Amino acid sequence: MKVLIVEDDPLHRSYLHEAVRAALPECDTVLEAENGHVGEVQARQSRAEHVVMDLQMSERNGIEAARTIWRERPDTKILFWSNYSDEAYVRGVARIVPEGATYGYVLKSTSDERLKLALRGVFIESQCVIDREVRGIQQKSLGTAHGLSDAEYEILVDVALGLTDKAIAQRKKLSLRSVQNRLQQLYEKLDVYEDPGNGPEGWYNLRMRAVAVALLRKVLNASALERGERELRSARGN
Amino acid sequence: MKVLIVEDDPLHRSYLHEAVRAALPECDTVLEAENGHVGEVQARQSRAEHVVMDLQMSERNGIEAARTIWRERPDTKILFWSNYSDEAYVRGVARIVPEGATYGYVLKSTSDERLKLALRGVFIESQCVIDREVRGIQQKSLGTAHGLSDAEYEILVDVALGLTDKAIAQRKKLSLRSVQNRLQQLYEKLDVYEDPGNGPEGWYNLRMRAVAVALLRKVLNASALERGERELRSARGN
DNA sequence: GCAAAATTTGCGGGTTCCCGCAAGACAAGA
DNA sequence: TCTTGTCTTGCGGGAACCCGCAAATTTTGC
Repeated sequence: MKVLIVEDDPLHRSYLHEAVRAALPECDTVLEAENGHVGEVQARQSRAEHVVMDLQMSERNGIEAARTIWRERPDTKILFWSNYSDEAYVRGVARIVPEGATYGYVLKSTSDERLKLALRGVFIESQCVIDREVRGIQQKSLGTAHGLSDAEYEILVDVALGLTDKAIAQRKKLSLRSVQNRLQQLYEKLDVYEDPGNGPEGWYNLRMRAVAVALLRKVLNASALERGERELRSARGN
Repeated sequence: MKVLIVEDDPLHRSYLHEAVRAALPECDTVLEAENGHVGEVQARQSRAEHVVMDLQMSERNGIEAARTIWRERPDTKILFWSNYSDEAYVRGVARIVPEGATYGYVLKSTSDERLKLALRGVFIESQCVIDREVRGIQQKSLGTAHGLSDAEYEILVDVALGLTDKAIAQRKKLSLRSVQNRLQQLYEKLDVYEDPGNGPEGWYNLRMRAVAVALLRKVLNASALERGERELRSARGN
């Protein structure tokens, strides 16, 4: 049994190495990669079926890497190991998990014990192991309360990339008005209309404010933006 | 001699502890704090004059913590130790360094050797030690080429928070037109006018696009936004 | 299969944004 | 003092945004 570790921080990498050794005696080789690119190559060459993946690496982040790995071998078992549980990451992971794949998502702040349980759970027992806190975010992002639907989220990303309503309409094959409707839903869900009276009358540019709020709430983050930008550029052959 | 370590990752914290012990034999006590809040309190209580500070912690990030520490004791020597050299961080640090204070900024990716040199340089020799790469960002952000002036940067933050032109004008005590002028400068410096022909004619909402580009280039980041938001809310007594 | 609910679309208008043009304001230098 | 350059401000207009209203369409639930 082979395990591939993709993680850019050397300290964390060796810590993980140790944890894998301890938790999985049946594992005979442990490979390491220091960023997403190398990770993809390693996974391809070694045919490793078990991967521990950091999100948020420079070069190429974990979500991108996981996607290409899963595209090539959808039965690969991946345990995501991240510092943060930003909604943007959780959503990003959820959106690339292939049908029926087994994966896990644990935070770096969890105990040794839990990490080892997760390793065994995902790699040996083929369970999906999701950290409590991450699970919380997942739920919340589904709860209609202030959770965004996929449609709304997509619009949000397009707006955040700086596209005009017209451009979005074209991209999404919708009418201008529909895009604006979606935007209005967004504005409501993101509470953009707050106006704490005082000062400059709380005048907000709704479009910008929505994105700002999303960023502050971690519904969006830099890596989601980068993904969007890349898709945008490739979508128009560039 | 006392050294205070403020860092939320346990692995990095113990690594730092080790490094301090090794590099500074004259140091008799090493204190640790796991986030900015605790760091501030510790600094106040222990009267430590030497601090190693992570940026990007949950709870309260390093820049905030450093600012309050320096506000209370401007002669404190602080070595920033960060994963990233985002322009937003570099700018954030630069903007809070008191007149004549000694500080350092090294990346987590630098070698043990360099870290130890930096520790000695800042704490013992009272030199300012700035990592090569960080220095590069500093320079670039000054170079008039595509570096933003402070005025432009401020406007950028305001826009990114979602304020309207009018609100910004009021806040900055400028006329509407002046704000818009500054915005136009921003648009040029950030290359917002690119339009790779194909697709939906590359239609951008300039205001949003400028922010998107700034985020992608790390001129802005989430923590800069949070700072802005906090200032905004406090500015109008809220 | 049909009615209720949710989405999509068009229209119209009020507001904000983006920006060219040109007239003051202010500082530096000949 | 006069010139030159940079910065600010006002005016005006075209484009984009925000959104209420209502008809057309699709989806959902029974």
